[in-house]
Amino acid sequence: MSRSTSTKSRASGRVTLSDVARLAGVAPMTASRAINQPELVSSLLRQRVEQAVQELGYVPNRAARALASAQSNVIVVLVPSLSNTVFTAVLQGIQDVLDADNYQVLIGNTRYSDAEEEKLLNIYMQSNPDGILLCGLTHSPRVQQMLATSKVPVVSMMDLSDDPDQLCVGFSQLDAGETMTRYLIDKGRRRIGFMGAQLDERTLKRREGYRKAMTDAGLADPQLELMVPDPSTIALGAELLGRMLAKVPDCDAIFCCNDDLAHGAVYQCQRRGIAVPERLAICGFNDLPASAWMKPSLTTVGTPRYRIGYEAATMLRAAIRGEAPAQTHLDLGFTLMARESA
Amino acid sequence: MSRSTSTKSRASGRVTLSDVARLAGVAPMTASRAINQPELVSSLLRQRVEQAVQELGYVPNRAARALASAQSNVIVVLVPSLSNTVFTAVLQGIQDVLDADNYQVLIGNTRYSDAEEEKLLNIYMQSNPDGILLCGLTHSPRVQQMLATSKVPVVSMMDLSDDPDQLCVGFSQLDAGETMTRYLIDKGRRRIGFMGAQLDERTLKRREGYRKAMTDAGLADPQLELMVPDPSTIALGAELLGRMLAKVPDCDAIFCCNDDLAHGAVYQCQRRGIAVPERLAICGFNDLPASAWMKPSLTTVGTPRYRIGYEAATMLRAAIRGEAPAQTHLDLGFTLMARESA
DNA sequence: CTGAAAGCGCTTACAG
DNA sequence: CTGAAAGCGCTTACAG
Repeated sequence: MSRSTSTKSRASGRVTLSDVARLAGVAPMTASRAINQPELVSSLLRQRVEQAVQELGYVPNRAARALASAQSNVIVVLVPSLSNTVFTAVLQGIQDVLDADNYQVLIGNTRYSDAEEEKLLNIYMQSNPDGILLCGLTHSPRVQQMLATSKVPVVSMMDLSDDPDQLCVGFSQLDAGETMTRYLIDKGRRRIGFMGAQLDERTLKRREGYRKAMTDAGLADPQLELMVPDPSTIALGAELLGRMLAKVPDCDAIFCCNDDLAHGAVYQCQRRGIAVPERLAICGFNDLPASAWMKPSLTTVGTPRYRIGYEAATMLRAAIRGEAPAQTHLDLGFTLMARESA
Repeated sequence: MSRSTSTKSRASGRVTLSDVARLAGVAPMTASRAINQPELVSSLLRQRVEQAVQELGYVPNRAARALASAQSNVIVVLVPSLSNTVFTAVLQGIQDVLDADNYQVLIGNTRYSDAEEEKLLNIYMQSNPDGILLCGLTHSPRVQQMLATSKVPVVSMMDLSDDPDQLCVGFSQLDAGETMTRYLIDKGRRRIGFMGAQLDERTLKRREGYRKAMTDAGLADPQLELMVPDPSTIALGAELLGRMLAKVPDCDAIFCCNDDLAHGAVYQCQRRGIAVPERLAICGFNDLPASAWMKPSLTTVGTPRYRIGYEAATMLRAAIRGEAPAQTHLDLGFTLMARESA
């Protein structure tokens, strides 16, 4: 009930481990053990400490623990967007692994900006993280340097690295782009456009795959590419559909770099009376929930985003514990979802 | 270049403020001031410290700072979901205010569970947060007690409280539900169903508004309500559409508690050849991006979710600074978006 | 199994 | 404007 106030001036007023120890009649060290490594304490003292904790409503001070143990139990996660459900699914997978483990997950939103990523990482480094989860393979030189000098374990998510030493979990964005394009070619499409926004690393990789397939089939034509740096939205997809058709009137299929763009393109076709897929095939990337339900349903690439987060967190945790990774590269693959729109 | 290693055993190996001070030829205290309150230090020493910071790549240790200053600069945010873009927009607003201010935002996902909220809050309290942002007005008794005893400032988001002392930013979920229902009634609809999922606080408030409008118009009928506890998804909306029509064949309008459900209902109507809005009017809640673009476009309620986050963070920051709030209740309102589907 | 001592890296509260 | 001392609340590293 009554909180013992030390006579010194700087006490925070909160209940401390010493308060608990005093009430339990043990040394602070024993109280600490009873809480964190109960198996090392006799059951009698353990019970007395537990009761004191209850009675005082003791809440451990994480900052003090971090300082004394040189272990923050903080994991930093940097994602390019929170409005894109792809990344919230990744976060979900991460939290499902880490929340149970007394890790504190710090989520940073880089907004697809290298400069912002640098700024956030700089701030988050102050928390002395035990591990870091990043999206993508390429980062600014200063970010790379910060990561290297800190020696904190890092796992990259979404794509697979060429560097065998870099821990990563994802799938080949390039292969996926190529696979989707070949599918369209196999369906008899010849004038296949590529519509890309944001121009992030993954969009460019998918385009690389698109180019490879088109070149291999002898169908490549720079005119067929429409790339803009704006964020991907349904509204943008609708707009780009119009621009693509104006630019390439004989276009008979469009590979959108993601489902948001594709949804907008399909809706725009509906408004303009353009038959999908008869006159124009449209496909996307990621398989968002609406894609299976809209009319026509959307042909797209299913991506294991939840599992990417889950497995990346698992791999990071192992690295933090110093376990040798079973594999540094975890390829979770992708799935072509052939539906009505293409 | 060379890192001065103390002879004692527990040093972390990282560069500390003392290292900086030594290189700059000043006391640690002066180095601290030069970094945190540069205006209190002579420009000569300030420059020497700044250079030492650069040279050594000094990163302040947040845990040490928090411990010494009894100020964590941590803000805890608890949201019920990360897959619902409503809450990611709220988070966006929060981060736009707080990121600039050297606050560290801890994001917890309660998954619409009171028990989970309690667990998360309990863990996050270990970080001694300066302030807390919560969704909704009702919380478990233990959560209420933790908040009360901690005396940490709290701002509630999404709805408006009856308690004049409770800081909150949002709009009246009840009024919004009532307004949408009246709109349907005014359009001549009589057998208006209400379709609800998740059964969270806000869904129930919207239903209350629905009931009020239906009762006032003499149209109330318990058969018209279809409520399930499952998470809201497009797939669930499609399923519930079928169940509603089976249960109430003469149903001529459906008010879905959110846009996800409404999208699923509309898509299902398209698949079944049910004319929207002629045979059946459908409306939703939140005005997600797809709602304006789908065909038919969706009549729904626009909600100021980004601004809720932004203003709540602003209010919380003021409370942390001890400023008297201009107002404890900030009503941001809502907008009826009348479109094609109803 | 238990505990006294020292230290983690920073800031507060004083002095000068 | 500058700094020596003490302390924040915990854990490490030893002893017993």
